[in-house]
Amino acid sequence: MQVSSLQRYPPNTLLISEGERPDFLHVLIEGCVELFASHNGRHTTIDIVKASTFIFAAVILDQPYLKSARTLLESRILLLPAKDVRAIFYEDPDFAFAAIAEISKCYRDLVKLLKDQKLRSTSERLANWLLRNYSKHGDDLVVALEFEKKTLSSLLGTTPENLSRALGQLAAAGVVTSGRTIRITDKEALVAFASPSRLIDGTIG
Amino acid sequence: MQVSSLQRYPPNTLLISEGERPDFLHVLIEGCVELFASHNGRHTTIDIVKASTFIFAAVILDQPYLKSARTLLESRILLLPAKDVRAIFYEDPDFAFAAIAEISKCYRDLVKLLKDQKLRSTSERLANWLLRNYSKHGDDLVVALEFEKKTLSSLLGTTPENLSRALGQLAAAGVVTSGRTIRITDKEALVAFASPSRLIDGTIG
DNA sequence: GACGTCGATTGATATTTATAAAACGATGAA
DNA sequence: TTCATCGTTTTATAAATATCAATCGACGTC
Repeated sequence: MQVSSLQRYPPNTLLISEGERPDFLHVLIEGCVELFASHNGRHTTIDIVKASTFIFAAVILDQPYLKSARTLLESRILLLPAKDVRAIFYEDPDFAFAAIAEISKCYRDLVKLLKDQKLRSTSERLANWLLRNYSKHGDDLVVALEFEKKTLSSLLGTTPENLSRALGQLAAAGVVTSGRTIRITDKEALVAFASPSRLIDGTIG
Repeated sequence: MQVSSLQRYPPNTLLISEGERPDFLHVLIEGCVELFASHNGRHTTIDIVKASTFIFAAVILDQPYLKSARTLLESRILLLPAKDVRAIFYEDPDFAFAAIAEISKCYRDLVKLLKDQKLRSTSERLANWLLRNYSKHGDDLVVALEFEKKTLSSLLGTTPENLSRALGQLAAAGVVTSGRTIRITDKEALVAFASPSRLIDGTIG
């Protein structure tokens, strides 16, 4: 693809607005992007992605975006002209198969988000999110937030105030919060509280 | 596809259980199917479909179903062996393109469901659902429920009790309920209350 | 026609979640 | 350093939603 371009964006850059027609397929090479939507003065974060395509379906169908997108961190993004993506999709079976695998994965991730939202309380969503996002620092299990708590609260489908309170609740399960660093001191207890499920929290595969 | 088969199922037949491996792609020819999920004793309806494939993504990726499925009405369903679907997908570019269009559409419908869930209150979801599902009977706009209100309440992400109360609220906007027949007597008022959006309620296209 | 069943509704109450306002705390500028 | 800003937390209160129990009403059976 000759006319594709690799762009670098600072944090908090609006990349896409819902309702627009897709001109490019965005491939996030490095960084972090929030997908969100607004309606009637309300706002919600749909997903936060770190390395993947986003809003592939709108490009394939040549339909208006249903979500907006903004960078949360400085990000490098490959822009592929939507027209070319659709053309190559027709010509190259390998690309077609890769595309459908990617969209199918996105679909399944979205089913999981909807199940998470409809089947769990706020603090359960938070507990499971922590279990999906911690990393090991020596013996410690730590979640180092790369974005504002406000954004996390919107992703979890609640408010910053309630996120604070939920973190307070989880202290009873050994979750210690200080600023953007959240420490899981008793994974067993947190798992017992969260009861994660492969069919909601599992990564594909 | 020689080994495909067209089956007829009575209402309330479990077709698929979440967690199972997909053996077949299901194509709903006629009838009505509920897609739902359970977790920790809770239950939620993800979607209700009338004529389409369902759970295509699991078949393509050969991954466990994330949703269960049951018939709500007597239904005719075409069963295509999952293996064959994947094989044909590789061989036939037209099929591949149809498949990706189908999954992309499903993806977008799911984004709309998630936005509906996160950006609206229960009575707003109900109002918009009515506006998406009524049909004209002479001068009247009528929603004739084909399934239990319990199922609708689960689809809307609430309880039967709260669905009752929400229908009560909407009486102020001219919504008249009697049994499974819901009449919209003042569409303007209902639209004003619901504020539907193309980016949440729109059918594709 | 009387009875039993089951879904739907209603009323009372509890829980969860949101909102509004104030206080806190880190950060950056003057 | 001092001040202002902004995200976060806390407190208080309100609204939305869920739960529990009881009742209603349609339907089918005996």
